[in-house]
Amino acid sequence: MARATRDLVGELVRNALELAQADGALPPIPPIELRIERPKEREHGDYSCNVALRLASAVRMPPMDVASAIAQRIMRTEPIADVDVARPGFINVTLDAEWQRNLLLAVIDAGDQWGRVEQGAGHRVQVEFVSANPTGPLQVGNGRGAVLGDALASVLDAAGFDVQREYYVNDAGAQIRLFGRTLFARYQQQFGREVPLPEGGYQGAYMVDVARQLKEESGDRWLQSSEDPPAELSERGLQLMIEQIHDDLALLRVEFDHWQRESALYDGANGTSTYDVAMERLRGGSFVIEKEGAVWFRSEDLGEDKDNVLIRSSGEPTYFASDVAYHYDKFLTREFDTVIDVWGADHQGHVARTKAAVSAVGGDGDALEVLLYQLVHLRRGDERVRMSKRTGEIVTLRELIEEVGADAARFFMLQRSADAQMDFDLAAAASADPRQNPASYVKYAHARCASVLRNAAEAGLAPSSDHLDLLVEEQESVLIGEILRLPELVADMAARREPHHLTYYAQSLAQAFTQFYDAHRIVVPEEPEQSGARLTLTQASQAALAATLRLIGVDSPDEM
RNA sequence: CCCCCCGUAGCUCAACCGGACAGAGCGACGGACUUCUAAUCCGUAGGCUGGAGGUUCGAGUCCUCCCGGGGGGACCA
Repeated sequence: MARATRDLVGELVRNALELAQADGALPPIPPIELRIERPKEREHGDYSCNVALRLASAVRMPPMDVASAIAQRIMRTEPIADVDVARPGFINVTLDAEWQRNLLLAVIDAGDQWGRVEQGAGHRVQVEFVSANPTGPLQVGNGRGAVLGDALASVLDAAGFDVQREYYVNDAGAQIRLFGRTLFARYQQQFGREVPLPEGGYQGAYMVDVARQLKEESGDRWLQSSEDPPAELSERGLQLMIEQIHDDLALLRVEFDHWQRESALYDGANGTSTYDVAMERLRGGSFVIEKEGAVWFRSEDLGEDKDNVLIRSSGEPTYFASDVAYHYDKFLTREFDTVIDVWGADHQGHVARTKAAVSAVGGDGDALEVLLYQLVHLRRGDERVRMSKRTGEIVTLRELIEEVGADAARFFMLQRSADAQMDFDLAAAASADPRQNPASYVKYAHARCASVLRNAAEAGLAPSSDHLDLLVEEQESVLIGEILRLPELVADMAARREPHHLTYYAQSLAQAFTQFYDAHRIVVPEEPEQSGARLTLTQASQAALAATLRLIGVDSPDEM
């Protein structure tokens, strides 16, 4: 669908507003942004507009009069059947029921692609998410970023944006050297040597597993190495960690278009690497100052609280410096129109300086958006689950997925807005009972659609669009309304970067179908015309459910 | 001391960049199965939206202050 119904309504209201000014019913006024909303109460129509209330003081007229002047001039054509003016000054629009019913065929045509809009056409967006250090397995918290970023990317894609999903691999710097040295120690231990872990080394048992795997792959080839760590061993260990991260994410059904290595920013002859070019940009723009033996980014000049170190007095670049180079690469080299970085809330302090850096290297700081998500706490029923390795409780993302499954993990992770802390209830998520687990409830509704359609086929009944006018029951029109509002929901979620609405929509859509199913019999051989219409509605429901579940990243089973 | 997020029903959370009567799920209580999946549905109870001011025709939403919870404020990432 190229245009959401709401946009069609908005255009007709705008035309009416302009007409009212043209014929003198309203005084000339500067252009105003029209917002068409969906009223909570059904008796207020399908859409409402508050433009009259917002204009009233500017045009010095009572809001009800303004509303009437506009409402009278709204053309009663295609999507609009009726227009009312209500109490304070709302303009309420009722859609043409037949027009809505006919849209069900477009829904069925679209299938699980229903809901697509074109608002983002021609706009290139990168969503970078997870990007956890490859020095250890993904934790539960990374799962939230993974689900959030992936669902946001799906929503943006559905809204017509050209989206790239990216994982930034921090494979350079001090923590990687420490990773290599830890691994080397574990590797030597595999051969019975008593080698201590380096100071502050990675304690996790996974390092032992990686060391064992290296021994199995390559035997003792690095045992006599004089390097600490041997470069090959370090790189191979890193590869294995990245593969593990990749596999964990695949379990969650998260796939990236591009894995960007931090080390690649330093590739190239002297002065030609991305890093060198970006730093040269900063210097050229006088954004750099040397003091106390280090090189600093003059963030203070850009409104920051303090300057930030780019190059330590040791000569080694900071994480921030490679981040500057990385964002230079995103905006100036790869030329994304918008970049959305999904970060944990503990990185909140980096937002302002990174935006400042984007501007400083010649990009638009506002084109970098950072989506911060708050912490995840686990609980199992009423019991808090401590995420500590010592207690042997669940810690890693993989353990979480193994306990509750990818569907529940994704649905639950997406159920809260990013800026709210989350209590993740393992007991509820692990339950297959739809009363505990909304993901099951929605999947069940989809399976039920499939089941009804199977039964109909056996009974010799098929969906038909010949008598859609028979869809007049309350539950039927509510369900139609739910199905048809997905495109504008996609548009809103994309614009606001808020994919969590998907889970609420999914539940309300599933509920609308289930209520319809409960109240009316769909397959009635004695009533082929009505059955045909209801089967069409069932088919459209199935398509809308599948489309929604696809965006959330949850399976749409045909039976349960 | 400064910055960011949160505070909404017993619990976990929504509320469409200020809108009409603050909504779901779970939990509690009470109903509905000779018919397409009862893995369901219907009903009841439950709220001064942490507090106090302010802006507005209108505030859970915006502003100020306070209280409470969480997260930041390194030549760590």
